[in-house]
Order: sequence, then C-alpha cells, then structure tokens
Amino acid sequence: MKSTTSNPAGKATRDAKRTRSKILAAAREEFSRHGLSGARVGAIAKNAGVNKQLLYYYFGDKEKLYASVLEQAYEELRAAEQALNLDNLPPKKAIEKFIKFSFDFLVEHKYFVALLNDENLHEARHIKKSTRLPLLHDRLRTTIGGALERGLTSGVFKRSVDPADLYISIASLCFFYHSNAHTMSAIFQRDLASDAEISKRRTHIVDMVMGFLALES
Amino acid sequence: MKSTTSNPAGKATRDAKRTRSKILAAAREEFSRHGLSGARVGAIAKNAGVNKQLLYYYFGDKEKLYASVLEQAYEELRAAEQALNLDNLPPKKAIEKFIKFSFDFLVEHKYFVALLNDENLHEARHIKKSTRLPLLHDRLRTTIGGALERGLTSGVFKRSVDPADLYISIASLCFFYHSNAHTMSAIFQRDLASDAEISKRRTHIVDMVMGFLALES
Amino acid sequence: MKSTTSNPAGKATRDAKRTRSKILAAAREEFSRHGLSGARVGAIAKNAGVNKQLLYYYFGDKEKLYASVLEQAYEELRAAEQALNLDNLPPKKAIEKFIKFSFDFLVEHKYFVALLNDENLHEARHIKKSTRLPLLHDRLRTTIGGALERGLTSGVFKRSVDPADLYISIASLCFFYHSNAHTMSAIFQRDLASDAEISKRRTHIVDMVMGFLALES
Amino acid sequence: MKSTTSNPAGKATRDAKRTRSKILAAAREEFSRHGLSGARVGAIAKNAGVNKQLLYYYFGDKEKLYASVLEQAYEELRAAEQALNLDNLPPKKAIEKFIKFSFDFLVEHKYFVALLNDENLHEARHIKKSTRLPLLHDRLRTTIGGALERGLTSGVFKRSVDPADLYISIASLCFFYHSNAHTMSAIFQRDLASDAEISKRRTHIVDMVMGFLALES
DNA sequence: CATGAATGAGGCTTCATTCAT
DNA sequence: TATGAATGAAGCCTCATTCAT
Repeated sequence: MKSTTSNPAGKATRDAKRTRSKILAAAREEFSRHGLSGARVGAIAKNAGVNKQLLYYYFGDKEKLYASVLEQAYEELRAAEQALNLDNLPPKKAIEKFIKFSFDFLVEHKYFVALLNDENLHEARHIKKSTRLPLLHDRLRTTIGGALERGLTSGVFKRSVDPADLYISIASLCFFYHSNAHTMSAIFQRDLASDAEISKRRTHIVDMVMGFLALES
Repeated sequence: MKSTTSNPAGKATRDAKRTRSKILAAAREEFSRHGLSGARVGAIAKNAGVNKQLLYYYFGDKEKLYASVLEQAYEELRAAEQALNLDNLPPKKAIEKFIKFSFDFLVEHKYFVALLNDENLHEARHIKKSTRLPLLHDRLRTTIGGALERGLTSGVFKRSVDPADLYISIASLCFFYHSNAHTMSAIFQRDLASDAEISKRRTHIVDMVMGFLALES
Repeated sequence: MKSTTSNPAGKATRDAKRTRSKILAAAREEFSRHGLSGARVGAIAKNAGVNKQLLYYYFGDKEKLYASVLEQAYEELRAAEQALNLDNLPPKKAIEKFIKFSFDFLVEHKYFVALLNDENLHEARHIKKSTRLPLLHDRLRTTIGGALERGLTSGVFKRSVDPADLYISIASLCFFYHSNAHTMSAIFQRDLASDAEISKRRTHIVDMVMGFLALES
Repeated sequence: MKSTTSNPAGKATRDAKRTRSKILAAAREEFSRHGLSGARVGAIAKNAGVNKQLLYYYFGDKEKLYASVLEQAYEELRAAEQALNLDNLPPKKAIEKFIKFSFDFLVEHKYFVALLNDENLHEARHIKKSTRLPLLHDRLRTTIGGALERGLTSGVFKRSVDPADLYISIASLCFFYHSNAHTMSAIFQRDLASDAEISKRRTHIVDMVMGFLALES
C-alpha cells in the first residue's frame, strides 16, 4: 500500500531522485535564461518547489549545480544523436538526417543554445572538468567519418572532408541561427523566430552542406 | 568668461572626451569578459582609472553603459565593412573578400563575439533601442545583394540566393567558430584557437560558401 | 525476552555507550579547537563517525553537548587531583606535588585550557548549572588547607594563607602560560611551547610559590 | 561657520576618522563579548550607528576588523605602560607600580582579557601578522630588565630573574584572575568580581611577586 | 569635472535543528 | 538505535547606486 517512489499527492517528496531532478530542471531553466552570474539560486529553489538549502545539500554550490546542468544537457544531446542510428543509413541520407536533427534539436531545446553560449563566456571551465563528454563525442565523430568515407567510395560525395570540420560547419550553421536570432532580428527588422523563417533556414542549411559535399573541389 | 568648448588651459574639454573613451574601453573589456550581470561597475572604474561616480555622471547607469558599448562595437564593424569597398570588385572577389573579412574581424576583435552572445542572452533588448543600426545594415545588404546579382548575370554564380540568407550563413560559419571555440576545444580535445586551426578553418569556410554559390541547384 | 543490559548478541547496549563516548570525544576536540560558537555540529558528527541526528538523540542540542563536555573535563581533573593522595604527604611535598601536577595536567590535557577560556567568555553559564562541581572542589580545598596548616604548625611555612587564594595563584601561574602561549610567543618572538621553555617555566613556578610560602611576611 | 570636523548635531557624520573609530569601538565591544565566531557583523554596525557595508568599506572583512581591534587594544596597553615612566623610579617601586598597573589595567579594560583569550583560541594568527607589536614589547622588557638589575646591584632584590619570566608571572597572576573569574566564582561559590575580593587579590599578587624577588634562592 | 563617504537591497552560503522512515 | 531528506533563520559579504563636497 505504501510506496516510496510513486507520489500521488506530489508533495513533500522525500524522494531523493525526484527532488534532485526537479532542482536540475529548474536550474536549467534559470541558467539558460540568465547565465551563471545572472541566475538566482533563490529563483531556482522556488521554481523547483524546494528549500534553498537543498540545492547545497545535493549539489554543493551554485557553480557545481551549473556544471551538472551543463553535463546533463550534453548527455541529452549525445543520447539523441546515438538514437539516430546513422550507421545503418546510406551516406547521403545519414548526413542529411544529421543536419536536420542538429537544427531541430535546437528548436526543441532552446535552453541548450543559451547554456552553451554562457559556458563559452566562462571559457568552458566547467565542462573541461568532465571526463565523460569527450568519450561521448568520439562515437559521433566515428559515425560521421564513416558516412563520409562510404559516400566518397560510392561516389555520392566528391570531397574528402575531415569529419570534425564538417561537424563544426554543421553546428555553426544550425547553432548561430538560434543563438543570434535576437540580434539578427533586430538588425534585419524581421522575425527570424517565426516558423516560416525557421523552415526556410533549415532547407538552406541542408542545401549548403550537401551542395558543398557534392561538388568537386 | 567660461567656455565649454575651449578654455585657456585647453585641457578640461579634451580630458572629458578622453575620460569618456577610457571608460568605454574598460567597460567593453569587462562586459565582454563577464557579461552584463557578471561585469562589475567597480572593476570598470578601476581599470579606467577613474572614480566610480564618474561612470554614472557620463553614462547614467550600468545598463546604459552596456548599451553604449554595444552600439560602439557594432559601429566599428559596420565602418570596417564599408571600408571594404566591395561595390567596385568583381562578384566572386567581393564575396570572398567579405567572407575573409568577416572571419578575420572576429579574430582581431574577440570582444565582439562575447558581447553579442551576451546581448542575445538578453534577447537583444539593448540594441533593439538603437535606430541607427538597421540603417547601417541596409547598406551592407545592398552591397552583397549587388554582388550576388552581378555574379548570377555573369554566370559565375549558379544560384539565386537571398542576400540576407547568405549573410546569415557566412556570419554563422565565422561567428560560431570563435564563439564556441572553448567548448569545442574541450570536447574535441584539440586547441581550436591555435593559428594553424584558425587558418585551416578560414579556408574551409571560403570553400564551403563559394562552392555552394558555384553549384547548380 | 528483551533486555537492555544484556542481550543475545551482546552488542546494542555496548554500542550505545561507545557511541556516546565517541561523540563526547569528538565534541571535546571540536569545542576546544573552535569554542562554542565556532564549533560545528556537523564536524562533531563527522569526526565521531555518526549521524548528526544522533547527537540530538543523545544530548538534546549543541549547548547541552557543550555542557556535558565541560562537566566531563572538570571531573577528569578532579579525579586526577584526588588520585594524588596529598593528604598523606608532608606539607612541602604536598604543595610541590600539587603545583607540578597542576602544570603537567595542562600540558597533557591541552583541550582543558581552551574549554575553560571559552566557558569564561560565556560567563560560566554552563557549569553554573552543575551541582556536582562545587562538591568536588570542596574536597580539594580541604586537602590544600590541611597541608598549609600542617606546614605552618611544623614551621616549614611562614605565612598563613587562605587555601583558596593559594589555589588561585597556582592555577594562575600554570594556566596562563598554556592559555596565552600563542600570543606571548608572538610578542616575545620566542616559542613558549618548546619543551625547554615549558620545563624552565615549571621550575620557575615552583620556586615562586614555595619561596612565597617560606618567606616571613 | 561651516566645519568638517566638529559635528554639533552628531548625525550622518561623513567624517571618515570619527566613523572609523565608532566602528572600532563597537567592534571591540562585540568581539570581546562573543569572540570572533560569536560576534555579529550586523550587531557591530548597529551599535556603531552605521551601515553594515561601511565596515567592509573601512576594514575589508570581519576578520580584518577583528585584527584591527586587537592591534588597537595592544597599543593602548603598551602606551599606558610607557606612560608609567618606570625608568625613573627606584627598583622596588618600579616593579610594584608595574604589578599594580597590570592588575588595574585589566580591571578597567575588561574587554582586553576576553579579546586575548579569543585570539589565543585562534592561535594568535591575527596578531602574528602585526610587525609593530614585538617592537612595542621590546621597550617594556628593557624597562623591567633595568629595574631588576638595579635592584640586584643595590641589594633590594636577591634573585637574578629573566625579565621575560618575571613579566609572564606577573601577567599570569593578574590576567588569570580576571580571565577565569566566572568559572572560579562558580566553583568556589564566591563572587570573585566583588570589590573586596579584587582588592584582596591585588595585595596578594604584590606580596607574592615581591616576596619572591626579595628571597634568596 | 571629480571625489570619498555612505546606503539599501539582495546574493550566496552555512548552520542548528527536525521530519519521516 | 540509526539515517538521509528537508527546513527556516540568519550570517557574511557584494553590488549598483546616491549624497555631499
């Protein structure tokens, strides 16, 4: 009759795992909205529905909480990338799927963009401490590298490109649009966050990258 | 007997200007290093070598100082762009020169990247107030649009591309590399800030954009 | 079937006692190092190797634990004093032995000095609650008083001194040296905690007190 | 008609020196009552009648304020000692005057005892940083040493005593009585802080020290 | 034009303590 | 007997800003 993990009433949890993740979620929101310096520990606690001190109980301090948020965000991205199963697709399809995924992921995970920008402001000093992230990334590089090679062999790609270089270019084209949408919108006097613009952009990016790969150098 | 624009000693007026620009310089440094929230008014005053109260005298408050820094930064960029004189170049040369300039400008003005990212975190609310910036930008759009049209007419370009779209793609490829260098370096375990990597990247970007324009869709 | 004093496993009861004394030991260390305000309940629990809540279970709260530590410390001192068996010694030997003991006890029980100083900062409000301590002390006063009287009768002492006064003087000479060793060392630029200095001091104190008692007023 | 230093109304001082010393006075009171850990920055500010932040403006942080209080306290003592002009007195008078002064100073400056005890709890780490204190002390040692030598030469003293040793003994006898008055009162069940007891003690100490010096070893 | 003195609000963090199991 | 989860109060300190000269 009694259960420690389910919580019908949803109050005064006393369930460490749930509490931890409520805090993480609130922290992600706050940090992505205001950055590390601008974020308020009090706001995080309030939005997580827990006592302020609990953040310290679980995460040590504001900065460690920030690092946890970052790590979790990256892991979500990598997990989603793995789930794409690119290794079993023909090369063109694989790259195209990856580009579209990269773009869409940021549409659906807006917090990610802000978190990363802020972490770069801090010279990546938080994620530099993580040992897990480089490993996660390596698998991705192998996947993209594989697709590029297969495409080159089969003749659908005309260029030999360093997979890391390509990854960076794709990331650039996808990330910047979301990251700088506000300033660009202001300057172009045009709402880049509208669905129409986003969809147009998505096509443009696919065209540019696929065009680049298909063209003999 | 008193004059604001010239005086017997010929000093006060000049000092005012110099003081103002010392403050701006210190502010740009501080804001680009720490963002709006992370920046410290005290640090700016100290590094500018002036009294804290003077910042308030000249700029009103922290946020207005921040806005001034941003506006000044954008103006520097636009001025440098105008100085390129792209209108008098053949289309391919014009676009190539613009790409290289866009990339190099960020290498030489690192603060610009950080400032823009932070302003995006704040949803561009400071530059949205500026009326001058959109005008400055319009001239650039015209210039790029002109080169694209001329190239299409002469046949060196195979695609009809919206100049704003192209501008965004170029900006993406250039900006992201500098903006996210720290996190990328951490994840790739490779120093993207090294001269070799930077120069390699520069070529890659030119290749990609020019390749895209030269390929029939 | 259940017994509190002995049980099949023969463990729970013994553990309770042991746990209590582990806590007391850790508390004594912490309180003597940092005083009542500076001591941390968390640190005591950690060093005792027990859960924080257990301190509350056994001692009620921080202040009651502090009082327990103090009482235990005093009892140790009084017990050691009783063990000296001064009543069976000739008067000079008795006083000398007591002086040396008083000095050496503090060398070997450094925590005692710090605890007492801190308790004085709090105007002795914790030990004032103890009813046992005055009783313990009375026996000591009788012992010293006895030695003084016997010495006066037999002529080895030339002065009639209030035993409490003498006790205070001895305590002063012994206690202060240990209590203020750090500040004195800093000011004299000389390490008063060295073995040589300590032994020199011990002799000096014996000389001073015995000299005082032996001199006609 | 206007004066920056005098302040009839006595409000909103804007007189750095006065403000600083009001803070120091309040801090001395608070630290001597509660020790470094027990003292409350807010209480100091309140009692000094100034804004909390001003403490930080003038002293940096709580611990530096504490160090300033300590240094000031020591300087007051040394200044008073110098003012005794012992060098011009005959040896017995000099030593006696010094003993009485040492005792009385603590009666009149009760804060001094508490401050020193607390500083010893912290292993004198604050005054160890002071370079001025050892110098101040050296003059005192010379003065006492001079009196002892003159007394030995003239025959009023029978012992050759290290001036530092004597100083420590005097300090012990005077300091301990005030420092441990509360615990002693509790244990002896007798109010050692009463005027009668204090005056009796004063005599006892003079007797003991002078007796010691006058007796051949 | 320039400065040192002063402030109020609020930020991060720590602490002793209690709850629920 | 013992524990991990949770809390409210309060502590130190920093910040942007204003006052008075």
